[in-house]
Amino acid sequence: MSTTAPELSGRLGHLLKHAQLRLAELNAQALAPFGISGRELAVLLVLAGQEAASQQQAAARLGVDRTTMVAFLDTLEGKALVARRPDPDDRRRNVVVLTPKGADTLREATAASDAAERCFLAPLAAADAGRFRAALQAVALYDDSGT
Amino acid sequence: MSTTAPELSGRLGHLLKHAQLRLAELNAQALAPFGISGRELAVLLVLAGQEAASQQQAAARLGVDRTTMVAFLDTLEGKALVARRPDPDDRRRNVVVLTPKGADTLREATAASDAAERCFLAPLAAADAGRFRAALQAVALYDDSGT
DNA sequence: CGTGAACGTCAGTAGAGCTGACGTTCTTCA
DNA sequence: TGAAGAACGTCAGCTCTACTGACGTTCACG
Repeated sequence: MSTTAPELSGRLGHLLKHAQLRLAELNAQALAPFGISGRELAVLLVLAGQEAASQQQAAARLGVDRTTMVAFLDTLEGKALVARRPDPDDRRRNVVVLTPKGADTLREATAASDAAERCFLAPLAAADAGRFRAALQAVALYDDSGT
Repeated sequence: MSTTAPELSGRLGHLLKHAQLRLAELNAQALAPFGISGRELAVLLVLAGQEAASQQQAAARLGVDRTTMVAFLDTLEGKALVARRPDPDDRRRNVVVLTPKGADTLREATAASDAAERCFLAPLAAADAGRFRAALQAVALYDDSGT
């Protein structure tokens, strides 16, 4: 034990950072054949979640800024995975939808990303992996408004 | 309810990202009174781990680049928390040590950061928190050389 | 209508970290 | 002894990610 200082390897911040790094790398490898990044997959996922989201709604669901969403959609539109259509009901808005190619890519890329997640969780037993996912969900989504 | 798409909130990457964001925020709040960031605390922790580390050794232990360590130490030296001394055995190296003030800050800041971690883990029962930490350690430190 | 807000867009900026080059110092081998 | 090569710390510059602020367009409310 203790190749690094014991104090450091016990810090949650350190562990979280390196866990994310490892998963990001696995994900990038898995997604490379589809020409998309993990963030772009997340955008596709959000757009597939329900019909006809505006850019701002999609940004809110993803938890990113609206200006960040512009760049994402520019890229995805360039790859013909999504399409922006003016909203007939409110012409300030763009309705963003998946193209057929986008839907195909989403399906296959999600499967690849699932495999990457399984690889990420490989050091854990199946039951532990489930508990880990649940715990992560609890701490990530917890709203501490009254700190 | 489901404010976000169910698909998205189940993605590990998304959960990991937001978990890290929340912990980083809690940590920043806890550390603010001491005038240091979470990363700077990590550097202090590494330096306290053993006597007389060179900058490069410290960088390797922290998992950052040597050039990044230069900037960290510049800042910490400016706060009089660490001191660089030329290594008498090898004058290419700087030996980096905590100052007394640095040691004090480390002790108090670590306690504050521990409190932030407890707050972060608040949505989990004590036993779950322990399992979560162990699982995180397993997946973060796992070496997948043969992907 | 006309004022104010919402939406999408763009330029500029900030933080974090890395790459590459440089001078200094040590090591090794002839 | 001396010369080539490596290690260390430093710095400038770059990349990546995401945000802030400002702008034009479009809607809503009086």
